[in-house]
Amino acid sequence: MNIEQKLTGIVINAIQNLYSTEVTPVQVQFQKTKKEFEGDITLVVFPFVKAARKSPEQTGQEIGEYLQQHEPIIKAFNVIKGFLNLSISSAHWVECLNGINAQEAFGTTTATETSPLVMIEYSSPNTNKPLHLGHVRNNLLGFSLSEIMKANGYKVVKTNIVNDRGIHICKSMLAWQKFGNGETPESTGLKGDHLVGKYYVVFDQQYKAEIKELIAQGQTEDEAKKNAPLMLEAQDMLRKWEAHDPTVYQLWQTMNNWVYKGFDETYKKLGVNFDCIYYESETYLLGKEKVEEGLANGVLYKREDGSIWADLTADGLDEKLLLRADGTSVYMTQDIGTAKLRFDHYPIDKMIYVVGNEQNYHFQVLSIILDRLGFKWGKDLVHFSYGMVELPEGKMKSREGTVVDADDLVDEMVNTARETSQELGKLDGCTEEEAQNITRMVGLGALKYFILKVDPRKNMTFNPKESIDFNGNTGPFIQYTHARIKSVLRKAGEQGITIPTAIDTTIPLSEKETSLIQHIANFPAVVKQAADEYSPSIVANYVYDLVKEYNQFYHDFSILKEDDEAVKKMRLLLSQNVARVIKTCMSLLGINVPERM
RNA sequence: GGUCGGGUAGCUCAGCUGGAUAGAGCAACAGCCUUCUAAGCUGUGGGUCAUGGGUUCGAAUCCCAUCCUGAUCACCA
Repeated sequence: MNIEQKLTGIVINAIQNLYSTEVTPVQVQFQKTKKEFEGDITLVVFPFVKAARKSPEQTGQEIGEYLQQHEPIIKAFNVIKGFLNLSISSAHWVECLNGINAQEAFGTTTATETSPLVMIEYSSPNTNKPLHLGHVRNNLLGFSLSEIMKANGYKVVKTNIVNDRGIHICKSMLAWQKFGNGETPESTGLKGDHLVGKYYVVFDQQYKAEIKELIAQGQTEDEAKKNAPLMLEAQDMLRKWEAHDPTVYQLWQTMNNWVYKGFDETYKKLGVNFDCIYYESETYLLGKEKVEEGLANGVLYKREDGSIWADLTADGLDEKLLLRADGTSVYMTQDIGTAKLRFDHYPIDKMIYVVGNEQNYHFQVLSIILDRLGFKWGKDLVHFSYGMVELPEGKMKSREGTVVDADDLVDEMVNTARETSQELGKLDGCTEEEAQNITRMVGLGALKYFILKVDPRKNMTFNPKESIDFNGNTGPFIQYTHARIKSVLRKAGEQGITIPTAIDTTIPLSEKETSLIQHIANFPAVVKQAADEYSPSIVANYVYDLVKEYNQFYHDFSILKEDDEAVKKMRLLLSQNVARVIKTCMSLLGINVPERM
């Protein structure tokens, strides 16, 4: 039980005894005391003023007196306007620290046999181009969210649906076939996904040239787009693929395998992974069955032309096509098929789709349809919707090649980290292997933190040249603080100091120390909130505040040079636990922290 | 036009389940390394919290209207 819960009960009693009024825990609001005022924790008195029929100051005074009489850990209080500031005894905070230290996995819960299973879909790339900055946000959010759900005691299955078929895939295949001269990743030295992406751009260029030509010949733009020979060929190729034409199918397999190899490298570089991967080519036909089942149940209806629809007007939405008149499926049908396959494989209690906010409507519809088709988690499926990443020049467009490539970005980050580290002399005395480890951690840490600290819902701008900093509210700053603490702990070890598992409650604490303990004591609530609100940024902002506070403490107080042995050990124990919380927070964000940097 | 987001310092962002004088970082300027890692710490300047109204003891936060901005409203995925 934390201090706020403990005090809430006493406040309820106080109001009951003093003013004979029942209050609910919701009315009892605590906040951390502002630094300008004396105290650790503050009760907002206003909600009780009416019942007291007294001024806020007087009410606060009376409640304060009652609390002090009935709760020994309150050593003093003061009232300013309607705020009752309570000073809590050092002994309580020391006990609190001891309690935290005793917990093996402080702040996190481990899943058990009976824990609910949540499946999280993220990444969802197309196999016609390499991953870019937008995918990076997706991957980082998906991975972090998975870690956060795990920390809250869920069983988590990370999944990826690869969009490996369709007209857009055929475009890069066709362009390669016509203009590729047999190039391969081996012959060009290009990563497979980059090679394929190159031909996706080639297709677009050639296609545009054809359109221009046809318009010059007198066709309208719409006609030209439809009649361009390349487009007709691509459509023909898609038909052949669906008919399993051996040549096309083999080309498809070859090129997709190049891409997968490239993706694997990128995922590895980003430090994300999946427990199971689904391919659209395997699921896109499966939705049909479920749709027909829905038709038989009367949940869906058939039009005269034979197409099948869902009527969502009762939910305030439109009607939605699920099967074309010729029996072929659409995007929604595929998602139904994928859902069915997944549900066959796993006992899913909760499904989270990490997909950009441009698909809000799609998921609103999917949720209703899955629910009607009998998926028990359909209604409550979570579309973890995040905003776009924009460049200073505006939006990124794959076809036009104006994207920030994921591989380039990571490489650039790591290189910058290397340069900065060298300038600061941080790598002196490191082996090359250590140096690589550190710069990789720092470069990636900077990138990941930069992206994850922003509220996922918001669009964000990313300036490749200026966005990444290593000072201030950044990943490296947090990593640095961790490394600093570890350095102190190492030195303590070298001096033969053992850090106790618990310290004496009679040790006096400074304001900064109580504040730090209060801060880390709040960590479990942050972990829970991050899951409730699906927001890694909550963890990021929390750990930043903690680190900022620790650095002030580090600056103002000596640890190893402290004369009083007991105080020294208390500070070591405190530092050790701060480091632990930092490390856990960062791991929830998918960021590693170095022992030294 | 309908629906759903977003609008807070020059820039990037916190704060939004109503609480004290709206916070950080970057950028600018001024300090702090013979003392545990200066990727740090301290200070200065910088705000009509888009606008107008409402609810309230109290509004950046809740409600209404307006403006700006993004997404979406395909027999594309």
